[in-house]
Amino acid sequence: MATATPIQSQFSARRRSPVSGPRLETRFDRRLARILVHATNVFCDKGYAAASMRDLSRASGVSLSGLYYYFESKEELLYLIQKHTFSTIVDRLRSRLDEAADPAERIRLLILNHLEYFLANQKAMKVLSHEDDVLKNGFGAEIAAIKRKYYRICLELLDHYKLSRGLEFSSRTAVLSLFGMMNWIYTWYNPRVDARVTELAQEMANIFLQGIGAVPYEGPQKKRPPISD
Amino acid sequence: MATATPIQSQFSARRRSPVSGPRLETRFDRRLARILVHATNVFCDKGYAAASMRDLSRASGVSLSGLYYYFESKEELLYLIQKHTFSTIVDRLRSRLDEAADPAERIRLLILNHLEYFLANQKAMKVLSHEDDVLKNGFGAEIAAIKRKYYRICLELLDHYKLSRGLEFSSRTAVLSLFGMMNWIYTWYNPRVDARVTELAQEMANIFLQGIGAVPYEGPQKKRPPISD
DNA sequence: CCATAGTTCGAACGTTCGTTCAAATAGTAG
DNA sequence: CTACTATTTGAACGAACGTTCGAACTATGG
Repeated sequence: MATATPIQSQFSARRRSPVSGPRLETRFDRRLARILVHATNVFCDKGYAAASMRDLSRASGVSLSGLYYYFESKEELLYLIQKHTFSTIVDRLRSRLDEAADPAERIRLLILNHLEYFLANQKAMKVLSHEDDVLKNGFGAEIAAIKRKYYRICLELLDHYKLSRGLEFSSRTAVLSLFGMMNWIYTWYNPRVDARVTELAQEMANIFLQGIGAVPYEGPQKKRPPISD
Repeated sequence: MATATPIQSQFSARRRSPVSGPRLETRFDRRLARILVHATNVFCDKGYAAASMRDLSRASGVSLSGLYYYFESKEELLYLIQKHTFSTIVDRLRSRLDEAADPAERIRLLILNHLEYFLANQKAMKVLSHEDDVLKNGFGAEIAAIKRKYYRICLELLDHYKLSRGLEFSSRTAVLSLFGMMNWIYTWYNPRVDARVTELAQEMANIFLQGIGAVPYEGPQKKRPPISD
């Protein structure tokens, strides 16, 4: 069972970290998490750069200066959001991949996991996708490392699929196209008109899996090439 | 032959608009275009919100106050960039679609047109994609109108393809997935390691066309479903 | 030459930004 | 209660923000 990774920073000196305390989640952690939720909403609506600390103060009900008791800068706040969101989705994928051995099925699991988490945490995932390269130096390096790890996993899934079917295509282009399909939904998904997660995941998986498994295109031609079906 | 749409705003009163003058491109228009190029670079690197008018002044070599001779606000500047970029890509698609009648070929043309323009004007397209909903009111409405027009064209291309092949799938999901694949490249494309435009367009077109043309997925199963090839 | 319109700029406006800090309050253990 | 720590705050800091404005410059036609 996958569980959300705890919100913790290795940069700011965390106050009240319970190393061996009875309560695993301190009051500090709970209040911080609450602030992070409000901050995610604000960052999602206005964008990181355009969102002011005063906006965050208003949204969270904590005074402007009070916010700085929980993190050291606006930048660290974005880092905490992105780190938590990204780590959770990777952890969930990891434990989910144990369920299936078939290469195609594992790719379907990847897509389902990504979209399920994406739509269940739409605002956080928009902040993760949209504010992709605003963090610099230490913060940025750590997020980039998680991103590389996630990318690596997906690339290996694709390579196994390719091998198992004897296919030939650029794994890099395919993986990044798939990410594009999935991540772009934050710009258009509307729960009122669009399909539910499982259905959407199946549609995208169909497009992608059939797409990479088919014969390559050989140039313009008068007669249509035979398509399966 | 498709040509770039002229840079012109219906909001600010344009100075020196050549209604019937001998020169079609005034000194004013040329200077404005030069500023727009520099502004595009800055918006691309720092993001619209984080880019300051002083950054634009430094990059373009025009004094801070001098910029306001060419446009009335930072917001109008973004509008001019997006309007010009988006109008051009739509115009080019329109004239290009005359070249082919086959539904599949027309979709390939859409993809090729989009990616060619995207990679040839990578910075402007990033500004268009990334700063998608920052413009409000009049400016925002006008960009949204172009966007709807572009979306409509693509949707019709897909519907024709569906009809010609008797396929069944959600055109909306398919179109938006395709846009995701294509637009996401601004986050990863690297000319040193990635394929050239025509090759990339062919790979994406293969994935997409074969993807939407294949039999639907029927759920997990032990035996692999038959794939064309 | 002058007159006029087009163009550029330095200086400044008022506002908002992220962050700091000393002081005040709330919570808890003895 | 007292003593201590954890938490919260109002007020203020200097810096940077988008924008304005009048003066100065340039180009052009008469």
